[in-house]
Amino acid sequence: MAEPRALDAQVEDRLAGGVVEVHRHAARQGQRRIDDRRPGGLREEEADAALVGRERALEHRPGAQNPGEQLPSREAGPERVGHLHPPCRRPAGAEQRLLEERSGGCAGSGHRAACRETTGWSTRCRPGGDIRIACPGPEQPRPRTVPRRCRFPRRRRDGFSPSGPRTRRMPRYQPARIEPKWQSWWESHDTFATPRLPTGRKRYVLDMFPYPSGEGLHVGHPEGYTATDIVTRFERMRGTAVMHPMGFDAFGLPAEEYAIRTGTPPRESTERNIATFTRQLKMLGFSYDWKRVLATTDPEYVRWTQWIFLVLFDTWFDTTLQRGRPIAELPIPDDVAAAGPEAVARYRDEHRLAYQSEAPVNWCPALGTVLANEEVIGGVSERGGHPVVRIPLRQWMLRITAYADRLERELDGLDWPASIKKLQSDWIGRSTGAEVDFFVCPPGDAGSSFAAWQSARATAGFPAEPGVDAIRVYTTRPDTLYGVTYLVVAPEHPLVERLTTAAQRDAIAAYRDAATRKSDLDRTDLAKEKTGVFTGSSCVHPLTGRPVPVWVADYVLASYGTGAIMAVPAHDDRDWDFAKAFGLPIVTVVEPSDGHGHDGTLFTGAGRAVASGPYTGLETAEFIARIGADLRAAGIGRPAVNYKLRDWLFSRQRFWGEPFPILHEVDGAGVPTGAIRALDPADLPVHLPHLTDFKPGNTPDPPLSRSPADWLFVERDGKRYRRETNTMPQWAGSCWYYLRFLDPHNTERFVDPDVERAWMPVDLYIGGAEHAVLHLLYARFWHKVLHDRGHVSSLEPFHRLVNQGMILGEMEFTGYRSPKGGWVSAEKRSAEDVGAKVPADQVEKQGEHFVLRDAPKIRVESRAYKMSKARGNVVNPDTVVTEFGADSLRLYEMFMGPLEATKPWSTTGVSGVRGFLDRCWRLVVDERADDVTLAAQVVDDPPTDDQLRELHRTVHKVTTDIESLSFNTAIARMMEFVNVFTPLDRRPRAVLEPFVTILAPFAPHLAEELWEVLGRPAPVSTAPWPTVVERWLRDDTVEVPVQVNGKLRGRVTVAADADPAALEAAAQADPRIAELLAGKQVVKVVAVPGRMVNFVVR
RNA sequence: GGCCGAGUGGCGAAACUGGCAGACGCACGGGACUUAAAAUCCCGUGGAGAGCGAUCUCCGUGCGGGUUCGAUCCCCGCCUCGGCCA
Repeated sequence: MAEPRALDAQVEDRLAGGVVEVHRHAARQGQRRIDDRRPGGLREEEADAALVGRERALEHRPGAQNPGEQLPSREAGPERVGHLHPPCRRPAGAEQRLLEERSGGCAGSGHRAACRETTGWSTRCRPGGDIRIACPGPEQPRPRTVPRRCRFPRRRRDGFSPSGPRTRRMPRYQPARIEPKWQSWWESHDTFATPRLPTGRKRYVLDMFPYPSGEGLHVGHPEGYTATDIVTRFERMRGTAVMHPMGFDAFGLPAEEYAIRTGTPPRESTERNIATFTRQLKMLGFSYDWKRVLATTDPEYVRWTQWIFLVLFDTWFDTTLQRGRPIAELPIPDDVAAAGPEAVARYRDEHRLAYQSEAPVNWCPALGTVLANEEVIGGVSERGGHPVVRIPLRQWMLRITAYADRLERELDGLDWPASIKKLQSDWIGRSTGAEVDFFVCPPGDAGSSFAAWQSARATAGFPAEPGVDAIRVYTTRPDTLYGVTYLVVAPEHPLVERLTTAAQRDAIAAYRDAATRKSDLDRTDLAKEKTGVFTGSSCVHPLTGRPVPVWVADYVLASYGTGAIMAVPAHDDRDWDFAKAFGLPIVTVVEPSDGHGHDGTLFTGAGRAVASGPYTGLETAEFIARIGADLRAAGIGRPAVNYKLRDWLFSRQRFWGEPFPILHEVDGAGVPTGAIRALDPADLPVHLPHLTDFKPGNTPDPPLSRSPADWLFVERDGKRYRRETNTMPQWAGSCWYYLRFLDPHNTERFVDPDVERAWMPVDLYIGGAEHAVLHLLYARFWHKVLHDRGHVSSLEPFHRLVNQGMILGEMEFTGYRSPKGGWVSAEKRSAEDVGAKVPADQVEKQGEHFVLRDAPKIRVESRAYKMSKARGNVVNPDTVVTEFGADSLRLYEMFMGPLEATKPWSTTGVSGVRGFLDRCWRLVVDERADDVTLAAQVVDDPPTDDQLRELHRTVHKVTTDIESLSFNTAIARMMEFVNVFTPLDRRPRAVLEPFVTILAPFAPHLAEELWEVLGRPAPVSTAPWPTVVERWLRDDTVEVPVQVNGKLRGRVTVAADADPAALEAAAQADPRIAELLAGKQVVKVVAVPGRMVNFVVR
């Protein structure tokens, strides 16, 4: 983590960093422009300008003490100016803007003014030197020199005003100076330190912590972070105790892959990335309590992650009480107890929330690694296209399914977007139906054994496991039982071997082999053609006694339900497709209730049963209830609930993750005995061993299995153990970080219970929607387990959730050219046409679409794209801060639009809010003085009523808008305020001071500086929020619209509290309205006090 | 294919969840200041039309219907775009 540095060093850094960035940025822009020429046909001059722009930018390297001074020596001759200056009105592209910034932003250091079409002249001058006016065109090649001194000082937008003999220091708004200044002030004064326990009202406001990638911060990050920062600064100013921490989700694949590529230990690169992120976050002035910062990779953090795993390991789920309990309290059935301590241990292991199982994984031999489902596409790896096979591998699983019901029900009380709740609920995917057992006939046996099975079941009841002589299916539609024409079992189903007849053996083996190469995604894809193979065997329909053929098909997943289904092709899409493909019979057993005959076609809705024995005629719902009871009575089925949610595959064959605190007992030869043992909490953390080789091997063995023996093998109580060599997935660390923030340095516990009780739950949680399902579900699950085991008081971790929208790149116009040459209209384009970016000034709107200005028949696409390196539209926060300042970046991101909306970036938009901050500055500071002094317009006059009205309305709007997270309109209101006060020659301090305080959450650095200029004691960040005086919000009179037949026909001014009768009278008194009403019959008058009057006339 | 969301000026957007459509910002145009440019400040800016003029008229919130005195907002049916899942 970065050390707080001295102010000067920070300024130096920013300067240097900025210049480097600018040069890169300009160079890249130049490059892209040139690339664009080929397909897009840019004008040659533009590319030239960009090229020269690059040269220019390169002149200013870090270390140049005074960038402005360098220019005159290299000043281009007038011819060059002319050459540079093409036909005019080049769009103010980023490179040009940057160029202006670097070169001084004004006359005096080589600024080229925008050329005017009308005159064709451009000008430039030297600081304090001659003014030259150069002509761009070849028709007037000679420059004219005006022998006069330029009296304008050099100025730069970023606020640096290099002092020199001929320039004067100007107290402009200089974010580069004031931002680091206040950041270190806050840091050294612990301005945002959070007390251990809150007093009074508390708010826990949390950002989803970032993964510290090597790319550094993205402009998407500051969006949510600024929103929470505004809320927390606002709450602090209102006297609320605020918890607002930040940390890093630092385990994960990219660091590990980087390690494999470069040989750098992941911890090193991770620490470097964290340092970068920290620097960038601090640069933006967020009011985090940095003393609470943590990374999931910190050994002390890992220790408690491992400790929570032990809690999961020590817990079983009591389905009756619907809660997790200590494993010691698990009732042991007598037969298990009788079988001895090993059987008891095994029984316990089977019931833990953390358990081991053989789960099929996507193993890619070529890459030597296990892949996630989404990394496998069409049976081959996404990267490299190598074959992937599904192999069973011993894995750690977390029994999240035990909590499925609670995870769904307890969503109710949460203040989350409905769409996210629905997503979670769909993911859990609760369905109700029934389990039914189908008796498997021994070969050659007709019916006698079925009868025996039936009567045995009738006496014994429905068993917990179906046994080897039955296939258990799960169905959501037990009412279609009479329509079953075949059964399908998953290729991995345990009974496949037994069911397969000799004749089918080869076909089945081949099919099962092929199925291991497909991912679940490929298998369940509805669009795919159904495949399958007959096993040769049949089972017996439990109600009709008729034989039902059993097929193997991969559209049935072993992991869903029971891994087998009863196929009812007449009433299920996938069964329908399958039956059609293989010519299997289709039997209709449900008809629509409205009586319309329905035969031989697919019908998946609810209706009335037909051809269903004693149940014929029943409505679907009643049928399901009845048959559930009947099946249970007969011992061949029962009503059942099923979830789409699977148990959580919790182990990874990776290096860069938390090691499991688990030991496997080994015998003398080092072979595991199957017994496992949890580490004692006192032995935590288990550190990662020092490995030089992180590469995956030829087998799915994790890298940790190649650890040195002194790490790998341990002895406890005289027995030898081998450590678990899988590691935890990245989700683990993010499951509980919000708890550790509350008490990050506690060495005794993961969080002090008093502290947890005082701060939890998180009152506001802001982050991207990409975590809508997994992270939030996993964290809720852990939290519930911790709650059940008495470690936390709250039932849910995150009370209010808000998803910030994505920030896209700048709007782009894309035109298409055919390979033969020539433009192709966007709606007619074909695959081989090439898209090229078209500059905005070559495009115009025509009706619904944009077209090329020079060829209006050619439509171009206009849209903003996701930021990506490939597209080259990534905006770097460092660049924005260097160019405009952190306050501008913050404010712009909030001003773009609603927090939750997807919105395109716009550089001119940033300069727009920068303009607002400049005006705020000038509202208070005298720009013409040599030092930063109060503007003469700021006076001690008592404010007028109108001024107070303006102030209180602004405060009120900003207050309510922050509460509703409508930052864009809050900023708009402050802009209105500034627009009102800017023209005034006398600006009462009593109005400006409250304004500066409400500006503080949005633009904290500027606000602190203005506060200081106003002579108030720092910091404004903890100044009390202004109180709104109700009477300044009320109007004495209001202007209401008057409509006639719904059309606006006039306005009348009435007392604010005028009743409908008074409104109507006032409206009728208006001459224009009276005229319109004359001779008409007024049918009805609608008068809404304070709103409007409408006369309905005939 | 399913689910969710969104379509309002040249652009980003606003509009108390039925009541003056387009606040605020960008961009653009005009003006003031300047020898000139930049910066700053002021004015204008949805479209079409009428008038010397303050003004006035008509059209306008993706498309087609509906409810209502009144619809950007509610209902029905479409179209387009985006996101997530399959």
